[in-house]
Amino acid sequence: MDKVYSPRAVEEKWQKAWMTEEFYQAYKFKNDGRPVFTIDTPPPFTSGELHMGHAYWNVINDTVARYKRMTGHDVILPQGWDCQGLPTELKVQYRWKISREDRDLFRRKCVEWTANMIDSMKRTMIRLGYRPDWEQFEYRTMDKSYWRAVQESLIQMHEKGLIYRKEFPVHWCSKCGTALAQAELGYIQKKGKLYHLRFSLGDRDLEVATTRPELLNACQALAVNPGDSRYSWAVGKDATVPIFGHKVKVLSDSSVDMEFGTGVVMICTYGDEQDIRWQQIHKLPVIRSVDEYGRMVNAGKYSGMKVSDAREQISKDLEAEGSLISTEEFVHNVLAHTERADCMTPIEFLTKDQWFIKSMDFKETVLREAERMGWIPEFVHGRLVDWVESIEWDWLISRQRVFGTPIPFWFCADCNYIISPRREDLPVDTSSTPPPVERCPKCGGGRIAGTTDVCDCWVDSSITPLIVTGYFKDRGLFERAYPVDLRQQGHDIVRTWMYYTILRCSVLTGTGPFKGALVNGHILGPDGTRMSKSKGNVIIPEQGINQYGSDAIRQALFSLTIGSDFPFKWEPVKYGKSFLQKLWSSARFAEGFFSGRGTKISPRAMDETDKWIISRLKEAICKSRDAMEKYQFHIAVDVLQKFYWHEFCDQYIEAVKPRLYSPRSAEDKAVAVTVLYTVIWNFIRLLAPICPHITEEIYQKLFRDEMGFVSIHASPYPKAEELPEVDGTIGEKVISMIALLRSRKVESQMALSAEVRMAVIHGNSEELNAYKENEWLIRQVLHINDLEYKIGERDAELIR
RNA sequence: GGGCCGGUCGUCUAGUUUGGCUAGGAUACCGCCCUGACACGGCGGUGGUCUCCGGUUCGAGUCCGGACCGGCCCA
Repeated sequence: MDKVYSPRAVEEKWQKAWMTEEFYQAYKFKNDGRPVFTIDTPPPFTSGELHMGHAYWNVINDTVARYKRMTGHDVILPQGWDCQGLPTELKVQYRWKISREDRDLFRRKCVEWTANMIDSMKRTMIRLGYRPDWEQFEYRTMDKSYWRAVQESLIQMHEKGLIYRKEFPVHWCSKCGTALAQAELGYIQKKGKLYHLRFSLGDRDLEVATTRPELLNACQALAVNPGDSRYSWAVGKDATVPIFGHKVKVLSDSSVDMEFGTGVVMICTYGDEQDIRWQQIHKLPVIRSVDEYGRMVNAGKYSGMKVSDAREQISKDLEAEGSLISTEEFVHNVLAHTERADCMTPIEFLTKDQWFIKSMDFKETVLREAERMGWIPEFVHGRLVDWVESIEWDWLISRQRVFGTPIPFWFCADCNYIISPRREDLPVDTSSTPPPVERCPKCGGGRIAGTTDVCDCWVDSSITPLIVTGYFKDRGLFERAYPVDLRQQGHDIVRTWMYYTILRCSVLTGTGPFKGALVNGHILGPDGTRMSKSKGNVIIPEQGINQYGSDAIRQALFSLTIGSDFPFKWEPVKYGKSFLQKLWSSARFAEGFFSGRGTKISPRAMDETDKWIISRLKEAICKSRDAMEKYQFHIAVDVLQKFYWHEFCDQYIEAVKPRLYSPRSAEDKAVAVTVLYTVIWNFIRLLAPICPHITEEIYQKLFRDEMGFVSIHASPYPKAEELPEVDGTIGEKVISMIALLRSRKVESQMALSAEVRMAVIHGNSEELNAYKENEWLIRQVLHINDLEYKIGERDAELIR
């Protein structure tokens, strides 16, 4: 073995080997009757760059899977790719200047681009030591087979009466030209103006504050709070809308905020979600004022202008007319297209035909299934509950885009009746495929239309537990593997991936998809803020893999508590690297003595320090197992590092040297070697799920011949019961006295190997007995010629 | 405005569920040591009273109440 451990060469060697048929046996899901353990792993969006956050997910999944395999499970570790979505379309549009109108060509380019992105991301995943069952469980949401599954799932939902098409005010992004789901929206702070307008009620005027005067044409009412005495006189009267001149009623509504602006609000169809509620409650007419491209319509001379220009112009005209009382600068929160896109465009409400899944009916179902799951950390459950309770509309699943799974239905243009494709025709694109019927089965009409709409990306990804358990193709497997044991994901997508998956899988199968969820935090940039390209604080794993090795990165990623965010720092990675070197050096030291070894040690032949290290090893095994079962990786890493470095290397190896270099007896040396062998053999298996490469290397070099497993990852995780019953208390006293004497030597500026004429050690009678029985060892380790004992407080002094 | 999470040596962090030995580590820093696995090492040291205030208790980082600060989610 080389003196210095070089992760790069070793890691690459094993990564390659693990992909071969021989080693695949250790990673393959065999469906051979052992208990199945299934992990629903997050399919990353195929942006092409695998950052440290992705690496974190991969490492968690990989470590859980390796641990579960070593504890006797038949593990399904899938890895998917979330391919379809706006960012890719925007890239393709920009890079190749291809119009979305040419749908086939556009789609082909998206697929081509995405395939390249996957290659590059997969390479990094493999370099992290991640080893999912690529052969059986890799999926890409853009593949025809995946489309078939998504479409099948939608047809099944339709058969349960859960899909409908309806004209509805939808959140619309005018820049991206598509409707959006609630989950794709967020609030951004925007500077704007608050315009105070004068509405005439004949003899008196009302002052109304609004941020959107350009919507005046769609103004359908004014409203005041019933408790607002300032305006009780106005309720029920007609007001004249400035510029446009139409008359609207002054309504009374308790949800009007008396504190905001003047306390009078103008209701337009539609400025915001509150307008939609008011429109429905007060049954107001609907006037459309903005089109798909963000331009004004039904607005007289303003028609055709961009919204922002119209706002400018109308405010000038209001001023000229004398209806503008004042304007004030104003910072407000604007609903915008914030998720999964850099778009940030404020959204408008448009009335359009859209496809929906009836999700409002299943709030109770989702809450019930979420209740039955185990959540790590607990509080994430509460976050899902809050989200479910706050949902107000059904799930809008259609997108007016190209790179997505086609909505697999036709509809009757006369009565909106929905027509499903034949199963054997899946996947279908109803915009180019003729319908299976000529006339509407409901109204008999002959106008059957397909759609160019595609599915929201969450429609794709919300069936991953069904995909990986074979719901669509292998019912036998499905019965055994569903619900999946563990869903691992980030806390930012609880309201999307988690919610939609529980909803869809529960409705389709009648049972919630997860036994447990492990919800992790974010890996932040070193500055503690979210990684983003524009801030230049993105950390990619490749930066450190060559220098420190992925085993070091893996240790560092596990130093955080699951669920909390974590600014990425290189220091813990460096520490991880040092630990690898320590492990390497100790194995190299031990290797020299490993001839004619045996694995069975008898407690009777053991030295007291042997018993001590074996008892410490047993405790490390118990703690590590316990931590791994609870997914407390940071505890497992901590326990293992401390045991190996500070107990085994610092104490035991130092104390065992005389027994190896100048043994009292051949038998005692053999026992010492066996203990070294046992500790290292057990320890590398404890560490294997976390640091798969170095442990494999040491296994293959030192243990493979005797143990016979093809890989350390095919060996069983250690059990404390397999080691002899020992009492380490005397050994602990001896070890701690040796440590004390060593520090006394350092204090007197003596080299550890320097000869000491005499040492006097103090202790109670029990301690002194322990020291006396092990006098040979103490003297040899510290090169002390003579030892004297004194009753007293535990202490030691050197006499030169 | 509502909800959640958190605030422990310069920095990161364990301990808080089930109050109790001198608050444990790591890193950085300083000093000594190249000792026959390892200088990517060994030994030792400086450094915190646990955000603040009040309460319960023989005893609180740990429980209760309040305030302040930070982060996230939602409106």
